[in-house]
Amino acid sequence: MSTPNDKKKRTYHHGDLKSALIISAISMVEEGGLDQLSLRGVAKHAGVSRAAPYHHFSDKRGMLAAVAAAGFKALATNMLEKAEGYPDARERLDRLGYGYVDFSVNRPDLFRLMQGPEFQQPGAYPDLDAARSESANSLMATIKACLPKSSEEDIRAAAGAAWSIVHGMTLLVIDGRMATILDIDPLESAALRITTHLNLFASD
Amino acid sequence: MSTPNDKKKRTYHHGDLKSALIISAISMVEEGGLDQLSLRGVAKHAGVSRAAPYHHFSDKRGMLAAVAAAGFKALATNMLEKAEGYPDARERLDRLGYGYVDFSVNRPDLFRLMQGPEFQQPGAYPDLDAARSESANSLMATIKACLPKSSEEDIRAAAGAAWSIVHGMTLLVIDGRMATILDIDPLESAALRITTHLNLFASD
DNA sequence: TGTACATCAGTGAACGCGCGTTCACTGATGTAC
DNA sequence: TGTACATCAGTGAACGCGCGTTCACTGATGTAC
Repeated sequence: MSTPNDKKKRTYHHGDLKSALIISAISMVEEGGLDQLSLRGVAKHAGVSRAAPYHHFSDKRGMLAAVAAAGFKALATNMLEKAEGYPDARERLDRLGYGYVDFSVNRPDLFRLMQGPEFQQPGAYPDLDAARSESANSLMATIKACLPKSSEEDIRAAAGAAWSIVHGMTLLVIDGRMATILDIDPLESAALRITTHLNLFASD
Repeated sequence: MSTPNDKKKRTYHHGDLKSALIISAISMVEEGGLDQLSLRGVAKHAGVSRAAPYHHFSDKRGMLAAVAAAGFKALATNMLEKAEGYPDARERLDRLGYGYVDFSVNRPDLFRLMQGPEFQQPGAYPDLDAARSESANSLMATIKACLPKSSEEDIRAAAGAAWSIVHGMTLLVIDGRMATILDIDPLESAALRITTHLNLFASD
């Protein structure tokens, strides 16, 4: 019936081990959290020796950066999906925000990896920088559409506020603290309820 | 002049090693970041053997929880200081927010420790829970003062939004990402500029 | 089409490291009488 | 006030662990002629 080497259909050369490692890392971080994520573990999960990843990444950090980049691409995709079909700029902004929160609540440990302080300085990982910009660009463009007559400076301040409220809400939800003051089920209503309190127009 | 044991004025029994360890941990996390913080290192920094901390904390996590609690107390203090002398509720709210950001920007690694996911579930460390509530209570009371006629539910939503915008701003600043879209020097103006965009009144 | 050879992408064993934690111990302190 | 003794809060050596990383190696693949 089944022979022992049935499961070893893989050839000696994997073919696309790099992608496989990233996928393994994502599924592992989502299972065990960031602290449990080791290069050895990822290699094992991908069915490969401890040393194999070094043919594709310079070191552990390099692999994590690639994982973070994949995460940012998925985040941008989710935001655009949630915003699809909402032409009104302000409505679209709130939907993008919901997409941001929704992604992170569903993949909190991946999100935390993406926010890791070691990946914040741009320049070290160009792919990561590019992936990160995707979501930021959607946000910025939509803010601009909301404030067609505002100065560049006011637009930047509004973007900072919008980003802050969504980013903060996200972290408070995934840390379980938002739930202590607000019903977050369904998340969609809760997210939109929060962004309702964002006033894009500076008032003072 | 100086004898070698001049530096060893300490008696065999330390007197208040628990506090000394917390203080050491805080200064170490602020120097080297959370990843570099080890129980052994803290003990060494406090001039005590590796095993000594176990007479005061159940394990490493227990010590970190005590550090986080100390951090939350300092956070609440800083918020109240910054808000002192601002009787107007809304103004006071914005000042509390500035106090929150200011604390975290000055002690980013301590703040990150305080936000650690392993300390989010209440119950495990009562002292930590209590310390954490201090700042939350200031915020909540001030929000209530801003919205004397609103329903409990609206107040909660407004609090969620206020907390979100301040928390998000904080993390974006300490991760260096806010600076990419906004001038954050001086921090006070930047913080107040952001909270200007918080609309406490639900609008729709 | 066949062969020699360079290169690529794996393997598996080993290295050294820092860490949390335990354990038997010992010096210092507090207390009962 | 003095003494015996329990308890407290240190010490230092050791344990085991998982980790990132390196290294010489080898099987598979691609290419020049």
